[in-house]
Amino acid sequence: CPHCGYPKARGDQCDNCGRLLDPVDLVDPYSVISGSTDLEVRETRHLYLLQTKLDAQIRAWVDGHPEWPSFAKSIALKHLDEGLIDRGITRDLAWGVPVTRGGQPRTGFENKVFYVWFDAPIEYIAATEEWADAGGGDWESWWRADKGAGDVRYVEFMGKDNVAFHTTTFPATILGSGEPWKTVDILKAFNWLNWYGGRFSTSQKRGVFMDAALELLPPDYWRWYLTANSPEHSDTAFTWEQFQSAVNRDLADVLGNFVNRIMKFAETRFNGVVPEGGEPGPLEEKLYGEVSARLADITAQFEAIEVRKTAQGLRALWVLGNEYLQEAAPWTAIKTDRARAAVIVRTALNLVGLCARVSAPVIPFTAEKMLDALGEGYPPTWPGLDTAAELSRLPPGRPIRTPAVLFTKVEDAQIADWTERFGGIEQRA
RNA sequence: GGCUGGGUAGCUCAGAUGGUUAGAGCGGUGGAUUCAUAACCCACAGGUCGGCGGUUCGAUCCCGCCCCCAGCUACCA
Repeated sequence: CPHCGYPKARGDQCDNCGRLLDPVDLVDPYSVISGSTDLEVRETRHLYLLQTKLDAQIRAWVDGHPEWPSFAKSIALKHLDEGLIDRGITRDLAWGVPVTRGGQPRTGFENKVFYVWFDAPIEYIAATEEWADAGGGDWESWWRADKGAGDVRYVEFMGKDNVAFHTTTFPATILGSGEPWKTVDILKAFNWLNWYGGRFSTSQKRGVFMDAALELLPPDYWRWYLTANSPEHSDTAFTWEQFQSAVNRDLADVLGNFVNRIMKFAETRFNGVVPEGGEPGPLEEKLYGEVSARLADITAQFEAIEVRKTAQGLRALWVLGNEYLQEAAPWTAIKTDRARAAVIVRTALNLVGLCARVSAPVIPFTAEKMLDALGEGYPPTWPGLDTAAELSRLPPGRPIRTPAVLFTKVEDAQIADWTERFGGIEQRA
């Protein structure tokens, strides 16, 4: 490094002092591959995306989206404020999308490929076309403002490191085309989920990755944990202990137990059918009010894409189920007033269905099991505003059956095993 | 160095255009209950809201400076 003398400085940046470098600035350059110091500087041609010419246009486009979550917007403005620079969109790599023109290799670029962040977003459009071709749909109605895309709501989700590519690079590509492409409406950016305070790393085998995770536990366990602990406003550390807590407390104890306790009760005391008879009383009226409030909150959080708050809202709804049973105590009522117990069980069973319907976006596989147990189809519809009606949907007399335990608890021994296998505290960075 | 985000209960995080007792979940403690995956339900404990200074009748929230953490800094994708 010409600045700090670090012997392993790379051609683009020094990992020691952090300064940006030009390869020709290196003091004693050598090949990382062969170690050779017999180097020559060659000229080469690259294609560039002339973002500088689109600066004002991109800024106007960003300013035209006041509804973007602030995190994504601040990153976009940061790049604009610092001033966009033209970005090279070709690479000298063996792997990638070849540079072509009119379907033929482009002269002078035969050995080059496109930079991934130039071609990958374009594939969003191409993928839609493939999807439409497969199903007989019309891809242009999703992407072309002049061909019906005016009513499309386009949402992007990504980690913070990719925001720049979606707020400047890709917009420069499609705005620069001068064609009426649909651009993103809501850009939801996330911070990073870290592994015990350090970064996940495939090369260093730090962390659990998708393939391994799904061998350990079903998708819903992970979906719930990642939703409830989403790194929405700052980086968040994954720990096995927290994962265990999210699964055992939230899923098994609160939701799973609620479903299990009422369905088993219905099975043993009401012959496995939705009970008939009785009229809702004050406790049910109170429940309707509480459920309505929760549903309003959950709906609002989903629409605002507030991921953590959505999970909190769902959990609060599940808790209502347990609270209601605790207070209504059908196991006591049935000793003296079977009609009263019937109302409670019927209401609680409907609440199971309601929980499934609104939880489906987060835990779809479990939601399907819950609805199936109630004889309801999947996918479900979103509940309406008449909560009393929503909690009286199931026809009395319909057979139901208790599903197998919805969530198995994660045991301490498993946590110990997984910590060993995937690294944990002892590998803290 | 510059820029962006963050620093709030033991842990993971909310929150307030500045205004009586700052919240949730987990963990902890106590109670109630027995339909249920020894689960659920109730209650309690607990924090000079990173530090110093300023503005204000009043600041954890606004302003300034400083400290700490993370990321980005354009050829890692």
